Amino acid sequence: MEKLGALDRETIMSVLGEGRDFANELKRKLEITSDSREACDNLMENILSSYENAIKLLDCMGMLENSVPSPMVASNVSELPNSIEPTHSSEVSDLNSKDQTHKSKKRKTLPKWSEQVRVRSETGLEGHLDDGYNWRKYGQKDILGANHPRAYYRCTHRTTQGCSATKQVQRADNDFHIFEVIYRGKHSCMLERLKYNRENIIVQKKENDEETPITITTEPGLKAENQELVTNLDKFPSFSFPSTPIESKNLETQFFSEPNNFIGTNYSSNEFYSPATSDSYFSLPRYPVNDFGNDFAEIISNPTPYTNLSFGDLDISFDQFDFSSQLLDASDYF
DNA sequence: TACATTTGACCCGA
DNA sequence: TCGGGTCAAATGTA
Repeated sequence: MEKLGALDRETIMSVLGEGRDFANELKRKLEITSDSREACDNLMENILSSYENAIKLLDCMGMLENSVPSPMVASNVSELPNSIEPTHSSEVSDLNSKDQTHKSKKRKTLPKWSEQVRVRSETGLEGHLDDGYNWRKYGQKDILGANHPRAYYRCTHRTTQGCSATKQVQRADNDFHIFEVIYRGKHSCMLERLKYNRENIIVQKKENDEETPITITTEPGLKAENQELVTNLDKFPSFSFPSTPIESKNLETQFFSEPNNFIGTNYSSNEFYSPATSDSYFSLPRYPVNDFGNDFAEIISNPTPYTNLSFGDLDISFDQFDFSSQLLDASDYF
């Protein structure tokens, strides 16, 4: 598996920096207008955030290359969904706080970080974005002042491996294409993740040996077209479909059990999938960082979920890099 | 039969 | 006291 050379990295960072500058300029120009000001601001922040994180990722990759390469193929980054549009990361609170084993209904004070996930309904399936974990729904609540209920999920391996990770999924009030996903706690169910990573290594190595370029073009700030993704699915091993795909089911019934909460959109027939389970098509994995320095912590807390970038002929697959061993403290899992 | 989801009740923290 | 997070029995599904 090849890593990017220093020259390539500089080129990429140069291009990204240029894009960031353009976005900044656009932001300045947009300050003149008043229509949908807030939406424009949010969009611009997202664009800038994406560029910043991409640059930091590349920068950190440079540091990784000079440090300890890991045999584990990147799952953390590669699993970052590219068919979703996280609008921004809202918070990271106390990532260093200790996990608690919840033996009662006592409210947890686990590390918490959230995502806002935008989905698109008009183009249908946008690719499998399994975050590598299996989630099991354990509750749903109507939230005061919210139009949509909040669904609660915990790691399937909670009983078998004591994994304390949970997440909450709630549809945004003002835009039903946006879901807020709040993650809590770190996964301790590492065995499955290692297995997942090994499978990626094997498949990717095979692909590389055949000199087949692993390329997927998901432009920052833009949405990958469905057809494009389907095409790339054939050659991009990190994308996979669940063995038992959810078909012809109303998204609402998969997501929230209260059908009236959906606003006039037909989500039947494979349009997209629940972000909540292991069959997620737009769930966002976020991995707490303990010992990797501020840069990476910032990246993780302020995610750029684009697995791959494309600049004309320059296609980069982040899947070629290994972050998992750097992001995750092995002692947390064994 | 095993596992996942639903849902009302319970419990805790603000 | 109330809202939110979790439990656990009932129910659904493969």
